[in-house]
Amino acid sequence: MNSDGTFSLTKLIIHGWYEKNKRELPMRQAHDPYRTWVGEIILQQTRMNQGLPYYRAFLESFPDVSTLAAAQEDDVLRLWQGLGYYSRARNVHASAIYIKEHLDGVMPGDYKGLLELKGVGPYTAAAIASWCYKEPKAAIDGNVSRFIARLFGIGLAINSPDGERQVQALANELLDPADPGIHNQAMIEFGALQCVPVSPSCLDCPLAKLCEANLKGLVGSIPVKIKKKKPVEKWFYYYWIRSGEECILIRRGKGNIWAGLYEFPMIETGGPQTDEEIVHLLLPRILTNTEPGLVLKEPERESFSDRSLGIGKLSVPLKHQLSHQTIHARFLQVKMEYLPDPLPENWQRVSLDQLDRYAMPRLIHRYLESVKI
DNA sequence: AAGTCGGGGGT
DNA sequence: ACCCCAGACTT
Repeated sequence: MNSDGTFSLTKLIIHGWYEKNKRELPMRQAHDPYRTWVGEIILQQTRMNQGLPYYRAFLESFPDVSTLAAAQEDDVLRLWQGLGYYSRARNVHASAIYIKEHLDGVMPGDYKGLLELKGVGPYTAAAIASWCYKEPKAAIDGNVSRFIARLFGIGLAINSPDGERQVQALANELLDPADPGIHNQAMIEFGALQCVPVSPSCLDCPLAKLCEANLKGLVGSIPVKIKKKKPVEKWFYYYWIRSGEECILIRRGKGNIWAGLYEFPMIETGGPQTDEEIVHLLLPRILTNTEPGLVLKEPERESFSDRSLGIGKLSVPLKHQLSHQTIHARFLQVKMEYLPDPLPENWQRVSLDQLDRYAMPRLIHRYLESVKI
């Protein structure tokens, strides 16, 4: 395998490549731990182009730890809307409160302290500590592990514990203690721009003669990864219950997808339902609140189910593809003469022109766009 | 070690 | 249709 000399040479080449090819990114303009933290959280499992607008908007609204700590979770989630992995937003907010209450409002000053923050794992702690404090920690993300796997011809799956250990060991050896911050940025940038997942242009790669995968013709088969199982299918039926200029929203609870986001009352079924079932079987269950956890008292149930209804348009099925589930959703508009008072548990009355103040899953958002309210 | 958690872009 | 992305957390 590679000698020490090869490590130094590789390092030299990468750094030279970086200075010549690096992108101008806002997160590289300062070494402020708060801004770096926010940037790294937003970019977890997220491409630069997708994350950048969110990064700017987030810092605009919450320029420092104290403004973030003082915010409402709903407002943090609203800024996160459409970005996915919403636990990131809840965690960064909770951590800001933790920093304010327990750390005097000052960001942790080293890798170990950063790891204590919710949502900050080994990669993110290393990225912040190396960039802001010049702490010698190798930041290993998807780009870096792919790059290292190819450079050293790692045959183990890089998402297996053994493979991870091997990548970690090599990344540690490669790390430049003189400026770990720049080094990590260079490694990540190289993986993101040059050593791309599919069809990298090895012909113009400065490391072509050192890269095991390239020399052995294995670039197409390295990195090896354990594949994930296929997404499960789900069927969601949503009821957009409206009265005048108002409608009903429900805030999703923790422990589920889209926790903390808002949606319409809904029923999940084990398979596709007919139009007949959607209107005459599921809708009464929604309106009489016979879903578990949403039980009305008898008098309320009576008056509620008696209400005169106007059944509106039933949407075509909308397919919402996620990495781990395929959701088939349909929406039924339901117009009521007036909304129940008091509202059932969890139901919230929201006026239509206020809908955009609530963070919603892309699925709901897309539906609302399609009916153009 | 395997599941869960989103959404978008590239091929 | 499949893969991957500046991953972390839970079981």
